[in-house]
Amino acid sequence: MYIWKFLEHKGPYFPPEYQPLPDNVKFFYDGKAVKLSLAAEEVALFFAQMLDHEYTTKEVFRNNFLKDWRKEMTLEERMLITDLNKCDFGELHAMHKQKVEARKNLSKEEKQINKEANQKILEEFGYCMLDHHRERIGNFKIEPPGLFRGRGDHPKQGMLKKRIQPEDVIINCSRNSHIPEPPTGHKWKEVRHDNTVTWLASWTENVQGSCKYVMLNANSKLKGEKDWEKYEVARKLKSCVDAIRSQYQEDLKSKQMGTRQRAVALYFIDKLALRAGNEKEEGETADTVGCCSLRVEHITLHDALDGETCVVEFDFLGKDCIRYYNKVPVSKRVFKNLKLFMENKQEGDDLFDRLNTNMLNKHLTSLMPGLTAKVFRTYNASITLQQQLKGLSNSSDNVAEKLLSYNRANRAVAVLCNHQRAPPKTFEQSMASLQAKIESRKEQLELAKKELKLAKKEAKGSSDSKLLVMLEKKKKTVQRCEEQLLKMEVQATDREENKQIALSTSKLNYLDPRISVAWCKNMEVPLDKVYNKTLRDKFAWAIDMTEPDFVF
DNA sequence: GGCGGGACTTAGAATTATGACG
DNA sequence: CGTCATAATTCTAAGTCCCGCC
Repeated sequence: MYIWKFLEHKGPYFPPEYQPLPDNVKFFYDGKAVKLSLAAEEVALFFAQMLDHEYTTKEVFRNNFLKDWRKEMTLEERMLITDLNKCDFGELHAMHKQKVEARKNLSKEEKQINKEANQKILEEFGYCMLDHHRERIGNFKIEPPGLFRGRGDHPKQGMLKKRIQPEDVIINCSRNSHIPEPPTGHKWKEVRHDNTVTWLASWTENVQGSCKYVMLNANSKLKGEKDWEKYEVARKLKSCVDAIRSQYQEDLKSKQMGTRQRAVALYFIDKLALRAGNEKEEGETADTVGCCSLRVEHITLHDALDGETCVVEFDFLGKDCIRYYNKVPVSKRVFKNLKLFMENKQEGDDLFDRLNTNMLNKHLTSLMPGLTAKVFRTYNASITLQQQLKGLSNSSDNVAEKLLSYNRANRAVAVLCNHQRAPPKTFEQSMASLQAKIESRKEQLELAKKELKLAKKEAKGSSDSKLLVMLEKKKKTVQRCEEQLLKMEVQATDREENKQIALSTSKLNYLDPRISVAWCKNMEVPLDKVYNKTLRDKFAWAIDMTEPDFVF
């Protein structure tokens, strides 16, 4: 736990007040123009702004929205507006699109003015003093009101996320600091001085009833130290992972059903990098699971499949409703246990009915201080990167090839952790255009080669300096063409392999930065080819301390 | 143990900035 | 120099884990 001595800040930044619609923009109900009250109008605009989004076609979203919208209406409005299908938000939607367009078309000067205004806000609200250090705050802006966008089949999608007032906000700072002023005419909910926590402000969000926090940026000393600790714990696991693996292999044979379930779960967490899988409140969130919350319908057991025996087929939605699909051959012992766990159960029943994340983590902490389920993800991700980099990269490669190797190593981790993304909307198109470029470059290369041949012929036996210079020039052209072609082909491969895979999450959260920093040093690849500005800031601690011989 | 909630990390999507190219 | 694709950054939802209470 981090105990601070001094914390001072300006409080969170509030979003602008709602600006009422101009008189010429009208909302229609059942074909008739209706002037809405301010509160109802604001919420109507939230919906209108989202009309191009698939959300607004979903039954659950529409129902939740209408229900919450009606709560904001006057009695009169509520009497009238009962059917969302009779609502015409067309003019509101058009106005919104127009505004977006207008902002895009702002002149350079106007954009610059906006930028400077934002800079000023950042300067005033975006920093705090923590124990003599001026630190960037991560999210100093209060989340603006809007419609809740839950992921997947979220039962609360479309509900109104209410505007946060200063009266909802708890401020945390030093007793002897300059206490932040609430916006004029307002009061804070509370000002407290709790130096055992790291948040500067908090409020309760109305859709799920959970807390939201204003916290420091990832580049702060406090966050950096915590990050370093996280990787040190993962490195410690490296030294005892063999013993832990032997232990759970033994536990697969235990007389205790609970112990065997724990062993199988641990095997999944270790081998497949599954998340712990806490229990969730039914009906409050989308139906997603992790290891401990797997249900019998999420796995299928195959005695034999595709020439392999004892295959477990996983198919479930994990965090953020990302599908996990995998067919994994397992040992006979694991397989037999799974069969047993599935016996006499039906759809909806827990696979591990004698296990939860708390018990699992209690057990893990007893094996190694600080060890929890998620440490396995960090450990396996980092060790995989290190092994892959070792196997894939050659110091004789050029930078483009080295980077392809790095990305492939990174990709192996992303696949392990199941970090996916929606394929970019323009993917096919951009792939085709890159391919076209490659083709044209190939033609260019052929041409250059022909010319080189010709020049060679001409220069043969001749000592005419002009011809020799020409020859050299042609050689250079061919070489340059070849390099560019290779670079493009490498890029095409990289992009194709990356279609549905997100590298950023593992880079940001799972891969010990010292592995990457050391690799860059050893391979003589500039660090900024691998880490952008944000990452270099976040991992400043690693960049400072890492020697080329670092081993995770 | 079980649960409810607080504090923190991890996650993909959305938005904005950048820079390559015609 | 404007356009457009890509990269970087922001946003905030959705996890993990632990603690206090019973």
